[in-house]
Amino acid sequence: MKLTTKGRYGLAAMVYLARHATEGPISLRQMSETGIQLDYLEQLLAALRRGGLVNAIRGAQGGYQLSRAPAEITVGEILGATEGPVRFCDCATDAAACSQRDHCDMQPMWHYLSDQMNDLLDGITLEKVIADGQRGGNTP
Amino acid sequence: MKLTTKGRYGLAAMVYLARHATEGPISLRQMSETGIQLDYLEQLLAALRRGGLVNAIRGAQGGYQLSRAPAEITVGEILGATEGPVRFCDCATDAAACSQRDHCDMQPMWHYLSDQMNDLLDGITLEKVIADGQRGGNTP
DNA sequence: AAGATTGTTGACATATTCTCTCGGCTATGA
DNA sequence: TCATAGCCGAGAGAATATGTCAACAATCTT
Repeated sequence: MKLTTKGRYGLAAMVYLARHATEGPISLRQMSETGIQLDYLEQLLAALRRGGLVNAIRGAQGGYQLSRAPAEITVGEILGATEGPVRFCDCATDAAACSQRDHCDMQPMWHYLSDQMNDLLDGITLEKVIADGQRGGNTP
Repeated sequence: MKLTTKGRYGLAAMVYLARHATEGPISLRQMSETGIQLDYLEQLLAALRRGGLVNAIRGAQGGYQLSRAPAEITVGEILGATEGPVRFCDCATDAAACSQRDHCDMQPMWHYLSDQMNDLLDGITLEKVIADGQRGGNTP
């Protein structure tokens, strides 16, 4: 029950893009100053682009930009794009995937938990992450 | 962002124990009728015992029983015992673990998310899982 | 037009973690 | 005393995560 680096670095990259939003396209090379390997950033940004969260500009002086305002991008979207759909088990969204073993008294609960989880993640915007990060606390 | 089989099977085992609570100690052999391998159940139940969620009775006619009523055992405790503490990243509970890379504007958010998550999981009792499972829906 | 810059893609290597499996041990009841 | 059960640690094989790399395509600058 821990995120992978893909999710964490992906979110870190989005925070970086938001903070440098006024500087035009940000290249992977520049983003790598965060400490994330350049070659790995390639994969992360490709996933974020496929998720429609960033726009890519190719060629010299190119780079990446957020496709929407930070207030319109949620943590749930970012994690979804980088880690795949957030769910506790396959039963939650696909009852057919429910193996004999799980005996699925639990299916309704998995479904409920996944819903609550997604509501939670979709309730946090990139803008809020940054605001709370700067203040060092969380707004209620 | 998916549970491992340890968490899912562990919960399934707890549901099984709750359903057979009146039959005295339940052996691993009997539990294996759920389809979970006997040798794997050993590990799962050992973890649940260390977490204080089940009592073991050794020797012939021995087996396992819930240590408390199903209404007093939460999904959060079960997943905590089998999967380890539920947290999104180490930053959430241990600020020192926060690497340079994460740049931790995100630390307050991880902390907030972990708290919400744990509240959610601790709000669901084993009793409720079973009740909803039988009814085929979730009580609100 | 040429060359430098930057994103795009797919394949691969290594490390880590998961998912069991096994063997030997200890405790208890018949 | 023996059969039944739990207890423990080690380890095998598979799957997944975490990068690395190389060749390619698009765009800008000169």
